[in-house]
Amino acid sequence: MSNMKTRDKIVEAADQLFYRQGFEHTSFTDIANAVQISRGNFYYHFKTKDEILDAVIRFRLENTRAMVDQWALDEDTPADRIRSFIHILVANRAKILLYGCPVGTLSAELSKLDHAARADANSLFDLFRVWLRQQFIDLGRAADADALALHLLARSQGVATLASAIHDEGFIDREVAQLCDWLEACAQGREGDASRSAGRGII
Amino acid sequence: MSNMKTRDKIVEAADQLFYRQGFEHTSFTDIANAVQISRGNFYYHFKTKDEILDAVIRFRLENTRAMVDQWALDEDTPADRIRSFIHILVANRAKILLYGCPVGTLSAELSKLDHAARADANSLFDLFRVWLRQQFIDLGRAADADALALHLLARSQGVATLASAIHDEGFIDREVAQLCDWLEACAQGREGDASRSAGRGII
DNA sequence: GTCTATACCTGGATAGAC
DNA sequence: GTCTATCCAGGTATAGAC
Repeated sequence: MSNMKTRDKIVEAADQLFYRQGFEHTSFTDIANAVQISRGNFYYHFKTKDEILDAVIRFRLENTRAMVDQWALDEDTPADRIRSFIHILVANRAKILLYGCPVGTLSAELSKLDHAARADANSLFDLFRVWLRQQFIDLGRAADADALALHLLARSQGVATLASAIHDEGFIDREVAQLCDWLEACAQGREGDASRSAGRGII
Repeated sequence: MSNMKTRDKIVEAADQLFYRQGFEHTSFTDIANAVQISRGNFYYHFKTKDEILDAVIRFRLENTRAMVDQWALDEDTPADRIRSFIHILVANRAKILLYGCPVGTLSAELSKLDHAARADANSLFDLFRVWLRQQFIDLGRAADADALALHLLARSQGVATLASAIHDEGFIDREVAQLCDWLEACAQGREGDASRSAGRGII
């Protein structure tokens, strides 16, 4: 960690600070303090703040890619792989209560800033979308795989946002249990068209 | 509109700008331009930027209160009232695609800023939560009314966040249709405990 | 109530020594 | 590669004339 390249340390610190404080609210001073370097030293590694943002997004994309690849190795069935996705909410419960979902909050912030990197940030959603879609296809739901992937993404976003607002970890656990039930039912009922199938039930 | 009190014009302009650009990213210059007054004139009406934020939050609370009261007058059944809530997503589709949910995005931003008004912003969620809970009680679901209210709030949040990220209005319509189906099933199956009932189905 | 002028600070960014 | 010193734009906030 300490013999890590300074550039990498900047990216990791910025990654955390952008998540906890937001991109705009994080200053060079904040990052410099976290990494223990001077403000001036920054510009040897990055020419602008936006370049740091780009590096952070790439960093997150690589980590996410590595995470889903690992799930593919660890889990035998598509249902188990989707369950791994759902359980991000549990594994990161504490941070989600404090700062929400890193993907959703960055996307929302860059959107309001009308920032050029908005599209890059959204590619994190796309990575999950494409990966989840493939899992639902493997589950035998080719017809509505994309709708199911988006539905699950939206449900997760909603849980993270609301949990952070009401600050209730029991809520996360209850919603995760419901999502697992939903997945179970998904795996069972292999037939049924997209719009209906994702909508029915849950009562 | 033009003979409106300057103070009110400031609050309305700030309300819109905070929604579209975010609170921190909106400067006095931005608001002054929108209202067509000088920057200095501001401080006659509000002593700090935080005071404007407080006024905006109160403004939103009043509007929201008025909206749900109107639903109570317009709709005869609790199911129809809940449907009115769900249809916010459709009625505000265009803005949601661009800027997400005003409640959720403000809550998330103030949380990252660690702002004092965070709790006040979250009281908007609370207003909906309490109101929805009552509707579910009237629907005959007293046992799990609060869980159902939170579930619906989370689902709406998720739809708004994701729709804005992927910028797909068809997605909103599909998810709204699913939510209406879910509500239908809710109204039918009056028995069943909270954790299970909200989780099952949807396949 | 509204304006202009201005103080003060912080943020991003640059120059140049080491 | 890292530092200090510095510039400049823009932000909030104040003072005081009208």
